[in-house]
Amino acid sequence: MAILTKGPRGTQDVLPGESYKWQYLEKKMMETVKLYGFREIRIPTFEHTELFNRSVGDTTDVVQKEMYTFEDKGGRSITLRPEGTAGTLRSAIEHGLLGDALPVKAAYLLSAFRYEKPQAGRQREFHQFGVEMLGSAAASADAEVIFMVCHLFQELGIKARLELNSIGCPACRAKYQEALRNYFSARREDLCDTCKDRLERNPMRLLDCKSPVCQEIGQGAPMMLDFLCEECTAHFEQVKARLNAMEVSYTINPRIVRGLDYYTKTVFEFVSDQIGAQSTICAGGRYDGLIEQLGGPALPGIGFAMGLERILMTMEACGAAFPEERKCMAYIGSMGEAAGAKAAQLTQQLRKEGFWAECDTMGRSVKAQMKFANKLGARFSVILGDSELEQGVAKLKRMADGSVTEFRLEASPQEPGSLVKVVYDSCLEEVAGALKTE
RNA sequence: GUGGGUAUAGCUCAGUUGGUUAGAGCGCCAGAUUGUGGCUCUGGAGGCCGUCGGUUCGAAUCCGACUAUCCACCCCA
Repeated sequence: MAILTKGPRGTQDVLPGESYKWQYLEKKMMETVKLYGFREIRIPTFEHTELFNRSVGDTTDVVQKEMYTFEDKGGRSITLRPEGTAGTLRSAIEHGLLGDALPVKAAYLLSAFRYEKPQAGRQREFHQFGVEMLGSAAASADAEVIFMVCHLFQELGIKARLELNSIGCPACRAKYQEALRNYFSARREDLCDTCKDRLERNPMRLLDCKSPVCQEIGQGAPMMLDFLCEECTAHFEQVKARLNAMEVSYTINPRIVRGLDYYTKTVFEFVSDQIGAQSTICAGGRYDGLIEQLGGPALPGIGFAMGLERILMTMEACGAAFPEERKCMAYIGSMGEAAGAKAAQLTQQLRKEGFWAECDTMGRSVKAQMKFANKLGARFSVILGDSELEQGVAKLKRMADGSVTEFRLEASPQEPGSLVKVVYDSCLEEVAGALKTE
């Protein structure tokens, strides 16, 4: 029973009373990145499982235990996307976008799926906004992408701190991982169980461990930044210099280790301290080997993703303003069948002009219709009855002050004295009134 | 996957040491002279007290399991 009336665990409904916030957010995001040349890409909800194994990484938690994977009726292994980068790159490669002038800039707004235990800021179906900038290896690309996030957050009224790190290229990272293994092996027995395991597979994750013992041991661990090769060091310095030049404030956090395998060099997180434990609201970085690894040309790339649910939570916590929803323009009430038909016709005239108009579809009394009009926040109302039909004239009432203006029922919308014209004039009056007191 | 909290009306919550027909506020519906909203007043609808089992003469109340939900770990956006 309850299975019919309750959504699956970790899913969320956005109800009619809330959706305007999402619409505002999504619009703002796409509009802002458009100023930087990013255009929307739309990709499938599911992909071949292998795509995520190869890009996100076989050893990651996301691939190992969080993916919604199933076999379709054709025997293919299919996975609901756990993130947006893999599908976006696959699409860019498949359709030869990388043969065009570089860089390729794509932005997406999508839902993603991860089988995790839900908590604040974490659900099984969640929504991401992200961008991918493909083809540039220059530090200026890193800086542009990061700056764009700052720009967007400013637009949205969000405060978050930026944390930055470099995890090097495969060459210098290998040396670093070796050094880490040596360091932690000395105290192997004191590490927590998961970290003992990590020691072999992905020693960098030990730095991320929250267990007090591991953290304490990690205090003296070698730092990636000390192992960066010449090229990676230079790149990181340039990124920082660019950010400084653009007056972006950030802190270097040598402990940022992304959980997805494809990252190289620059990695960053935007963190909010107002929304609980799941505090990363935007994360991204460079992935220079990934396109080639997926069968494309040897081109570098950089991108980020942000969780819409977390962004919304942060906005609410920051007291960010959402534009008010547009209210109903006019309610055309009626009593009796003939008047009801006329009301529907007038309502339709207003709608064709682009106004939200309503008439009775519930068979309510006039009083109840007025109450409903009030609830809708209708700016104007009309009541049609037999006498209005006989005289061919009705009154448009401005709900705010009760003032009325007559209009002719049979006038065509373009004619002076028609409902449409009278509504237009009344709006103009209001605007003029609001302006002249200044 | 691990831990802790919670589960009563559409929403937010009361509910005395177990004791008859389970309450409030908001919301919804209908009235307060005949065809006009907001404020006020009156009335009404709406609950298998998360599910199953146990203790008891008697359970919303005590116990257990399950489920859901929230928070945290983990992981990540």
